[in-house]
Amino acid sequence: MDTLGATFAALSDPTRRLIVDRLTRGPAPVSELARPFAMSQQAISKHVAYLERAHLIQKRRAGRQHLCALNPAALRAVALWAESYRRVWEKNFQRLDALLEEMKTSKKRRRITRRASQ
Amino acid sequence: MDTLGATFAALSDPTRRLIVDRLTRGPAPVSELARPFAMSQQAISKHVAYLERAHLIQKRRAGRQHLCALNPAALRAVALWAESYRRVWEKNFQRLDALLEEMKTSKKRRRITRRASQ
DNA sequence: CGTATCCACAACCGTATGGTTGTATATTTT
DNA sequence: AAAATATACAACCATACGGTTGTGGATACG
Repeated sequence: MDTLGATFAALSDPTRRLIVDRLTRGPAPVSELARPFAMSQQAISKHVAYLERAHLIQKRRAGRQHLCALNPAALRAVALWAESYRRVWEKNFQRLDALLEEMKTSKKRRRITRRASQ
Repeated sequence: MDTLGATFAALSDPTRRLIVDRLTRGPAPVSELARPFAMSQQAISKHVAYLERAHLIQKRRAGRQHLCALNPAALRAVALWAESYRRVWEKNFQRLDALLEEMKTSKKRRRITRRASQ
C-alpha cells in the first residue's frame, strides 16, 4: 500500500487511535500502552507493529522495554492531506451543501416544478 | 466500526482517494468515476458503496445515472481530528524531533558515553 | 415494442485484519 | 545459575477487503 494509505489504514482502528492519543502525552513502553486495554499483550504488540509499519511511531530498545514515540511527520502528512482538501471544500461549501439539500428534496421539487409548469 | 474509523478506512484505498479527489471538482455519475480506472464497473460500484457507508459521499438517482457528491461534513471530521492532534505535536515538535534524533543515534551515543566514562 | 445503457446484487477467490493461544528470546533481578 | 519480566514470533481462526465474472433491474432510445 502507498504511504498515505498505510497511515489512514493504521488510524482506522480505534485501539490504534487510542494508542496514538496516549503517545501524544509522551513516549511509553509497550506494556504501558497495553495496560488500558482488555486484550492480550500480543494483540497490542501487533497494533504497535502496524503503527510502526505506517511510520506513525518509532521504537527504541531500553533494556527489556521497547519505548514507543510518535513520529510527528506521519501525522502531519494526514493533517496536510485533509487540510489541502478542506481549502477546496470550504470554498465550495455553500454550493455543496445547497446541492445536497436539493438532492434530499429533489422528488418533491420535481413534482412541484411539473405542477407549476402545467 | 466507529464513524471516524470508517472514514479513515475508506480513505486508506488509493482508488477511493482518487474518487474523492474527482468529486472535489463537482458531482459525477458512477460511470464517470469509473472511467479513469482499469477496473470493472462493479469494482468501482463497490468502492462508491464503501465511500457512501462512510458518509463521505451521497448518491442521488437521476434517470439511469446515480449522481455522486461529496459530503463535506465527513471530510471535515477528518480535518478536525488531525488538526486537534497537530496542535499538540506542533507544541512538542522540537522536543519530539529531538527525541527521535536521539533514538536514532542512541547506540552511538551510548558507546561514546561509555568510552567517555572510562 | 425491443435493445442498449447505467448500475447493483451475488458468488467466488486470494489476501489481510484483529483477535486468540502457545512458545521463544532478551534482559533484569535475586 | 535460576527465576521473573518485557516483548516478539508463529500458527490458527473468523471476518472483511479488493478484485473478478455472471446476472438482473431500471431507465432511455430507436
